[in-house]
Amino acid sequence: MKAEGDFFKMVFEVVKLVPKGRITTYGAIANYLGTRSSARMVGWAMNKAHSQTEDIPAHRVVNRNGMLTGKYHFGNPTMMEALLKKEGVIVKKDIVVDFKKKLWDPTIEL
DNA sequence: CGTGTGACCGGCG
DNA sequence: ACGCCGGCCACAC
Repeated sequence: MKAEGDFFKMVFEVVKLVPKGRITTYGAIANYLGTRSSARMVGWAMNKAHSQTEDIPAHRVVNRNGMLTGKYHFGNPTMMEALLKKEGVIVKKDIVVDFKKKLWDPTIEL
């Protein structure tokens, strides 16, 4: 694994590694990073992702319910659903359909 | 150096 | 089944 200091960079790495049409959860990433109890840090890192110059597909990251919790952070709440839909992920009432099936867990996949 | 905050999660009432 | 509360860690002010 990498250095701990690059916690949030690592989050971006994982998020960027998420295959198109798949989604992951904050908890999964947190667990992968070893901070299982502190999934908030993952979400919080995503907040910082807005500042990053790299394009972080944060729309592929949802909470464990499969709900688009961070959609309000995209500028327009509709953007997140639109992006997901574009990638083949069906979103209904802010919830990802077949979320469990499309879930891409780094701890399992990697 | 101390305090606050956060796109969450899991457990308990 | 639903709602509330605490925990946990990193970063900004």
